[in-house]
Amino acid sequence: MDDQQRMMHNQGQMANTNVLQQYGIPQQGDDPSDQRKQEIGDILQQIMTITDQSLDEAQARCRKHTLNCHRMKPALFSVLCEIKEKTVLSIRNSQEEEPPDPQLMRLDNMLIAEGVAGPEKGGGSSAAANATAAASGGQPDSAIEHSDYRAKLAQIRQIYHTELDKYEQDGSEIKNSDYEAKLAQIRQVYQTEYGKYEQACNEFTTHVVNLLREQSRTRPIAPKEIERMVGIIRKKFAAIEMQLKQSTCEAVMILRSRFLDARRKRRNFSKLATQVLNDYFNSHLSNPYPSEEAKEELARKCQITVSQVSNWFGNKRIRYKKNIGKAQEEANMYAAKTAAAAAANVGGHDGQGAAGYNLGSSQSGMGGGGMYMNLNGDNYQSSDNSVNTLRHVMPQSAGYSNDSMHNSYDQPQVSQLQ
DNA sequence: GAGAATGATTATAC
DNA sequence: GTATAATCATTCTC
Repeated sequence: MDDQQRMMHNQGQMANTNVLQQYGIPQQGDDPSDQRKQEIGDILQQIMTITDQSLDEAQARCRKHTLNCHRMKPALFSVLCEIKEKTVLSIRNSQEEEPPDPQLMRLDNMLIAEGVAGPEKGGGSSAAANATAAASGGQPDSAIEHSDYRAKLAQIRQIYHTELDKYEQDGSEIKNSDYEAKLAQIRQVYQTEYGKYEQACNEFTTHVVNLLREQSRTRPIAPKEIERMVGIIRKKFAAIEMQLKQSTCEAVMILRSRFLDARRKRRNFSKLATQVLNDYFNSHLSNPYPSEEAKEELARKCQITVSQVSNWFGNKRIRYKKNIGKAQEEANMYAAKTAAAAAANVGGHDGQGAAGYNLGSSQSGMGGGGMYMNLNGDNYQSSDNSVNTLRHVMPQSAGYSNDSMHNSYDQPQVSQLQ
């Protein structure tokens, strides 16, 4: 006990002494006779007896009234409260100042980061403060009824497991919009439950405080003790808050992991979708960069997302270009080989070295109508100038000089893909 | 089961 | 923000 507390304690004792004198209650030193000590002991014993007695409502009311009106009551309660403070409460006081729970802080941070909880909705330390301030727990020695909350938390888990299983069974992907929707659902459930939690805390705290105030008329309860009780309730409810937040975090984590897994999972587009995309690509070979509107239209036709259309065109362009390069490389190798053979057999051939390596030029026998092998191995009927350009490029590149190849690529239609 | 095809992701450049 | 190039992971084909 420090000096200040000691001083207050002494002052309290002096005040009590005055009060006892005022009410004519015998005190130690006043009259040290054993008989008076015995009287005080008797009074205390009576109070204890009243506490132990089971009374019906009428009796209780009557006795409470009697006790409340007793002239010695305020002084006696004051002394008893002081004794309680000195014994029980002082021991517990040292345990009350605790730092914020780091685990709760971590959960708060995650919920804020995921957009489930905001600062206004119980995020961070303010959330803990709100929760604890609003705490309204059960009676100290009776277990707080967690079952409702546990049932709710189990419900949250159940909802998300069910939904996610549904996705798995359908074999469908969790798309961005689905992810957002699910996250919003988590947010809504969390906020609803948190609101209920806060309300329950407030109601229960108010109830307990009122109860203790009422009881303080019939038994010595100091304001400090009521505060301490609120603190105990606060701790009990903090456990519920922790469970709620943990479950929400768990749901978010599961959703995230499933979402990322789903994104990783590749599923081939339908044949129709591939056909539509290929048609567009081949018919816009001179400029295979669909506008946003065109992408949306293609996405709608193919029943895929716009970003999938973008991916598809990105892949298509790069692979188309790569394939052209590969064909050119093979053609060059073949041309070199043929040229070498021609040199060995002077006068044996007409010098049309690459004629055998037919890439669909007009000389290949595919005719002016324009059949050429596209990158998927599909035969594509084209009327586009760019295709003619490509048809032109291939035999030339299969020709004999890099210059001729480059000249062909310099044509505007194809340069888009370089 | 191996290799090719294909959709998605990531790093980088503009 | 978009395109490219490289790469990963899955699906398809033989």
